[in-house]
Formats: sequence, structure tokens, C-alpha cells
Amino acid sequence: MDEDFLIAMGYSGLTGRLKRLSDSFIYTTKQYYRDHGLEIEPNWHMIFLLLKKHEKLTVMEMADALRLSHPAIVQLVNKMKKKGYVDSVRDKDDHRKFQLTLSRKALEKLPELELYWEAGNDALKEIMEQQTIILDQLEILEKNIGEADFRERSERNLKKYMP
Amino acid sequence: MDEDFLIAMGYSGLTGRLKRLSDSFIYTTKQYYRDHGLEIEPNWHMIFLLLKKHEKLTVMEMADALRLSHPAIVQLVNKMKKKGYVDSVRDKDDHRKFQLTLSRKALEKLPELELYWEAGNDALKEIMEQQTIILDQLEILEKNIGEADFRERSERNLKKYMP
DNA sequence: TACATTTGCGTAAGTGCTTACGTAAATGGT
DNA sequence: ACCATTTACGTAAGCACTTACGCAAATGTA
Repeated sequence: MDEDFLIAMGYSGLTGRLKRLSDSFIYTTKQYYRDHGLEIEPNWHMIFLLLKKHEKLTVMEMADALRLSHPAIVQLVNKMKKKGYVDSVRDKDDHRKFQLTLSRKALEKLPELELYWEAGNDALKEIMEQQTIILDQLEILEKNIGEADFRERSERNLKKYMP
Repeated sequence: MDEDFLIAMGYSGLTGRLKRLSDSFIYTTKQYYRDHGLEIEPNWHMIFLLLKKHEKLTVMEMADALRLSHPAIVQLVNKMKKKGYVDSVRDKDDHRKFQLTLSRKALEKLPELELYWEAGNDALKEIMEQQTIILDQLEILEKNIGEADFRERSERNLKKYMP
């Protein structure tokens, strides 16, 4: 059994492979951070970079920018707050909102963190063999899914098989 | 805020995009199955197809074929057993092992399930615009990660930045 | 201005993977 | 034949996302 069955499956192996690949990045990144005593989690760098660029954002603005659900952001940000990387201030005009910013601690740590992320990017480039094809290909998938997702398309195609 | 920040991030957005894409497949597939009253979960089709091909396998053999950890298989298979799709028989020669097979119920349902999977594959082909580039590109990533994973490579690259 | 609707955020429960650890059965060396 | 090591499987805890639901604040409408 030395063949990778998911690869052998062709099209229908794609979704499993995406999950497997994504997880492999997440878990090795976690290990990487832990080895160096960094008290951050794998996906926090999205938030760091987002807040570095936009200064302050609300939960919904972040969810919108990252195309994630708002509870995903809430969970992420809560953990970052607990570690003291994110500050949260209630909006004066709209009391439902909280303006989120990078804390002083986050700004101080940022230059160091960026070294680790830079090394990660280099690793990524190696793995991608210095090419961006996969990024472009993913963008096509994302665009097509945006127009009609996997469920909708499956539904339509199902009619061909079940009259 | 109409730009997709993960895409705008370039290389460093890749891992987040893989996660997002993978999840989108998982959740829409779950919805798809639920809409049609199928009592199966998104990733069970890997097991169905694997056992269809190999008749009977142990947990470790499956983990090996799918390149997943053995607890992943145990969890999957336990749920499938609970729904009556998988039978488990203790190996006569090696009492640590269990030989897993598709149940009678699974074999009866298989032809119907395969229609739904076929429609899903067609959807996937649409999303991929009838091309296999992305599959080939993923295989390159998988191969390179197999040789040295993201953590190892990051570690090596880190030395360039931290003398 | 009163009231229904929308919006922002939060919590709960579910899914699926991982790593870490534990136990029992098989294997291997002397 | 014994004991240490390896292998197979299982369980527990953790992480990251989702959908579903709830509440309070803002908005829109008559």
C-alpha cells in the first residue's frame, strides 16, 4: 500500500487533499512557533497583518475582509486579547461595535514575528517551487465557488442522473 | 473593504486560503447530503471507495493509504460503524487488529450514493474549469512537503535572518 | 414616536483533524 | 523462555472552522 489513495482517486480526492494539506500547514506551523517559544497561533498572522494595514477594524469588517464567518473572528480575537495582542474599544457612535487594534505589546513583538513569517514565506516558495501557478489556480476555484458553490453545482448536476 | 485580504497577502495568504477552501467544500457537502436525507458525512466517501477497492483493511492500512493519522481513521470508522456502514472483525492471527469491511447496508446503498458523488465530481470539474492543473500542482506541493515539511524548511530559512 | 426589521456581536454545539499518552498483543534478541 | 521493544488500536485534549440561535443597539417606516 504505497500509493496515495487520495491522489489515485482523481477529482474526488481533491477535497480530502485540500483538508490534509491545510492541516499539515497548520500543525507544522504550530510546532514551529512552539519550538521558538512564540506565544502565537498559526492563523493569527492574518489578523496581525490586517490590523497593521488598517489600524482599527470591527469584527464584521475583519470577517468581511477575510471571508470568514464572524464567530471565527470572535474566537480568534478573543484568544489574541487573552494573550494581550489585541485591544478592544467600544465604538462611541455605535455601541454594538468594538474597534479592535494591535496592542502596544503586539507592535513591539511585530518586527521579531515578521522574521519568522518571512522564513515561512521562503519555505512556502520552496514548496511551490518558486511559482505562483497554484495561487492563480486557487483564485479561479474561489471565483467559481463565489458564483455558485459546490452544493448548488452538485444539485444541478444531480438532475442529469436522477430524472 | 471589497478586496479579499487573503488573496492580497500573496504567498502568506496561501495557508489560510487552503483552509477556507477546504472548509467550504466540507460544509457545503454536508448540506448537500442533508438536503437529500443521506445519513453520511462529507469524508466517508474516501472510506467507502477504499473498502470497495480493497475489500477489507485494518485501521493502520487505511491510515497509511490515506496519509492520515490512525486516530483520524478510528474516529471516522467508529461513526460509520454506528450508522451500520462498516463491519469490524477481529483478526484471527493478530488479535490487535480488526479487519474492516463494508456492511451489507453499505453495499446496498452504494449505487445510490455513487450517483450523488458523480454529481459532485461534475460540480468539481466545473469549478476547476475542466482542467487538472490544480491536481498536478497539489501533487507537487505534497511531494515537496513529503521530502521536507513546512516546519523544517522554515527552520532552515530562519537561519538566514537570525545569525 | 412607536414598533418592526436589520445589524453587530456573542455563545453553543457539531465536525474533523492533530499530538500525546496508554494498553494489549506480537516480535525479537540472548 | 524471558524480557525489552515495537506495533495496533484506542482515548483525551486542543485547534479552527462552521451553522444555529439569542440579545441589544441601530435603523427604517408608518
